[in-house]
Amino acid sequence: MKIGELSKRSGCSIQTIRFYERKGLLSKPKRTQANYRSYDKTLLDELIFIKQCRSLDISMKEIETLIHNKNNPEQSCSSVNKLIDEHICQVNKKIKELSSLKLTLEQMAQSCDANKTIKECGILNELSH
Amino acid sequence: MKIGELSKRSGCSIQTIRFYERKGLLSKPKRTQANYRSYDKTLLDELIFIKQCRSLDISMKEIETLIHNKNNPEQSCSSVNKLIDEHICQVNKKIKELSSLKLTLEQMAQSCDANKTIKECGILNELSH
DNA sequence: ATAAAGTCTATACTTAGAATAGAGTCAAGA
DNA sequence: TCTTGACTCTATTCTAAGTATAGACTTTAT
Repeated sequence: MKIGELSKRSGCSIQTIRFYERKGLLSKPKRTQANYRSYDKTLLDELIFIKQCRSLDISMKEIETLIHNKNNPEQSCSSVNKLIDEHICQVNKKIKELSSLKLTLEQMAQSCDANKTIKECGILNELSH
Repeated sequence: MKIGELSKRSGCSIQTIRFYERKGLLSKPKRTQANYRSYDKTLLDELIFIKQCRSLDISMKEIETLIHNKNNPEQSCSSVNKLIDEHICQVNKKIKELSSLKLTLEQMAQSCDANKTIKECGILNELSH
């Protein structure tokens, strides 16, 4: 199949597919004699794996590690477990940061209402120190 | 004061200060005859305002709007209130996304333990479809 | 006088793509 | 057979918010 069909089947945009290839995440496909990329099921699966990882916000560098792991099926998967655990930690940390941010913003929002002038604005006032 | 002192007083790195100036967020300071930047209290306050906004994850584009507002002190501050409300919405949305992500990741982590081989790895298995 | 520390500009790098220009290719209809 | 539209190709530029570097210049301290 050509890149347009791969795009539809995977849900990745054509540019994104070429981008993953350029970055070395997705294997290079065969080419037709017109130099068009020609994909098979194996490459579709590779792409779906990448997409699934990205949807979990796993970085391209981490995906590279996971792919490397997949290519060594007899080794222990402890590093995969570790990677996911660390990723969960990062997500937790981000959630905490955002929750604290949210509180501050909500307090700030309460310090003003839309009927004041800029000069009297409680929000701008709080932002200035 | 020179840029190094401004950096220490504001907590922004020297590069970041120059970056904000280049982007038009921070006003251009006077220069000494050796072409060194020379800052006063007003510019320190400007920078602190920017830093405060950034710490709340307000984008540079939004900060530009806020600065524009500050320069028109007689106008209504309803647009400031609106900007903050929308920002809170974005933060809320992000928190929800991350919470859902967290759940998925934790379920995935439970589907495996570190004593398996890559071939049997529950995590990699789930990531493949 | 010299050395260290500070400052200057300009440029490249980061993430994960999205968007574009300009050229080449392919299939269907007139 | 010609043309038109859809598809693909590479290469380049852009995004956000900085960070890092090179090479030159200035100031400060000894």
